[in-house]
Amino acid sequence: MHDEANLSVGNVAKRCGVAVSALHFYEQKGLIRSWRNQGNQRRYKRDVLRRIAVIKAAQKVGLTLDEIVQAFATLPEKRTPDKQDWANLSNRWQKMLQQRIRYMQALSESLDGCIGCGCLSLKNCPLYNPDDALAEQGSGAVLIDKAAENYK
Amino acid sequence: MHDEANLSVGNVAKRCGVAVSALHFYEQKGLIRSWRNQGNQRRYKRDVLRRIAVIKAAQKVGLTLDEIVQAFATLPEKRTPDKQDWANLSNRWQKMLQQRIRYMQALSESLDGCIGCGCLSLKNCPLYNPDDALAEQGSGAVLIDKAAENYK
DNA sequence: CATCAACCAAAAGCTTACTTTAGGTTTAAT
DNA sequence: ATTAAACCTAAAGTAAGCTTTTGGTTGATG
Repeated sequence: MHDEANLSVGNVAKRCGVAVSALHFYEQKGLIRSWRNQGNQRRYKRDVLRRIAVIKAAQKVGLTLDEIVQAFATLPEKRTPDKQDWANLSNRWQKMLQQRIRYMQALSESLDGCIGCGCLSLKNCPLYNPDDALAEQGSGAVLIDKAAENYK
Repeated sequence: MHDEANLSVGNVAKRCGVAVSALHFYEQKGLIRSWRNQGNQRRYKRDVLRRIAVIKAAQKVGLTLDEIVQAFATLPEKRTPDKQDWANLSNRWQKMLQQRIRYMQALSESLDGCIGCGCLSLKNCPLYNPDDALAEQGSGAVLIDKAAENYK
């Protein structure tokens, strides 16, 4: 019954460590697909496992389900996504991920340099508006520099 | 009226770029404090500005309000937190932050190396259970190594 | 001193990402 | 053939983090 291209919802849930209800939910959202057997029960292809793994990884780095839906929209509809399809998606996410990492690093440094500082010029303080500080330059050093300015 | 130690809620909201309703909410949650004037309106000390900046920065790196409440619980109650108090809090957060950065980097590398791979051994795939993979070692290289194993 | 902006409290509403509940059907095992 | 586990749908519930609404009070300004 449970051959490799014919997974039941409970089976997928167990393999992926998610609840059956979550799979129903993902399907509603268009993140995964299934077909139905004679008795109206969901059946999945094996590639659903990778999709779910990717969903969970993406969530972990802060993407919303809607953003993931949009990313998945770039995958082919008619065939099972292959290595290259996934790699393309990965590449697009890499950039965002690298930005986020830089952002966190900048924030981390800024936190360290500024959290206890006496600067009262809120408009310039990177802690008070880290987005502005990061918007253009995108590097941690900038924040530190801006913070330094406040001590002038 | 709006002297430096006597800020109104609207004033604080404008300076911090948050809604008045958010300030009410933060107060309810115990994140900030105020006293009331004759007419029952909130008044804030200037240090509320830093508190709010810290709240927003912390949220940005993924802390929940409850976690922030807990961190704030380490600040002195009876006096306005000084440089050292904030620095202590910052130090505690630095570690978490560095961990998160490492985690994101690992995930980023793992995503790149694994997302399009053909590995079907889900139990070992770092994409499928990045927590396990990161749990002990905490370094990006580990994930990559684990991913490599799957290609064996 | 009138008026309008700012403020107040309490409760309901919203979004995200699910879970739980309720009542009924299918499947697998004995 | 029976029965328990697994499955189905639809709707309601949950938690976080706020916003909006309602209806009334206070405060700054001309």
